[in-house]
Amino acid sequence: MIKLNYKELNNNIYIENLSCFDLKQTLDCGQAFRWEEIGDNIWSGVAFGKLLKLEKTADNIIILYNTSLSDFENIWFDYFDFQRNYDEIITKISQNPILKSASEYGKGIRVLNQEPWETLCSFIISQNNNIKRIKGIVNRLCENFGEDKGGYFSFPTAEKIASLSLEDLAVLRSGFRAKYILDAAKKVASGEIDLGNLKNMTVDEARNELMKIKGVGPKVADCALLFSHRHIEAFPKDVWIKRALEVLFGGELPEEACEYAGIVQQYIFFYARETKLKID
DNA sequence: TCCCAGGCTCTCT
DNA sequence: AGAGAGCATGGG
Repeated sequence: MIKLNYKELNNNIYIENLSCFDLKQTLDCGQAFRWEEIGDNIWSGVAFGKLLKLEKTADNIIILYNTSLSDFENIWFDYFDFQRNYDEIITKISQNPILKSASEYGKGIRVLNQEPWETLCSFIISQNNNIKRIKGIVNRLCENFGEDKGGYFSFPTAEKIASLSLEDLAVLRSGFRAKYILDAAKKVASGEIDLGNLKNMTVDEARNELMKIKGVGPKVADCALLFSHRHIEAFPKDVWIKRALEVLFGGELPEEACEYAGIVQQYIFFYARETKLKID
């Protein structure tokens, strides 16, 4: 546990002396698709049906604008994983020299705790796709089927999507993924799959549960488990990670990293993409 | 033009 | 159980 130094003033939340939190690294590293940079170290996004603008100042103060104390403590504190001591994790994995440099590279990344349905749906869309186009599809999903909150849109519920047809989803231009989105929505809306219960299962149980959905394999399932169900031992293996594991470790993640596999995965993913790691 | 993108399903051995 | 084609769409 870590003690967070924060206060509310004029309906803004101010956080001081927070380490390991870079906005770009956290919000633009491919774990979430609804954040955009609207100014120098100022980001805007929607989560849990709420619009948030936040800034990191030059003297390391984090400001959450137009945010009540209760929204901060009930939503954003957990969303940004503020309770977790990343310094401690980095220290531990830094016994390994490669993990040391990878974590130095991406030490501003925090693994978000996002909404389960949004995360599952977003990573279904992510398969065999690129981040720019994923964001486009997610935006169209929200604009067409989310709730208009006055200037921005919430992520549509599984119930809403489940009530639609494949033809309705054509506006997304999501290609072959539309039928997977629909299948996921129906299984979640009907209660056949209880997303809220996944955090109480082991990773293997939870992964098997999610893989009952058409279009959800091990990678998409692990992303959902890592980015919205606090299973930080989940380790999504995409093309980048597979490449990086080969080049950096000869194929397998070092033993000392397994306890924090998901967080380490983010460091490696970030490191691999930033350095455009290539085989040979 | 061709290739690829935070994979998965289906089919064929 | 392992390999390989096909998949929708759009950017480089």
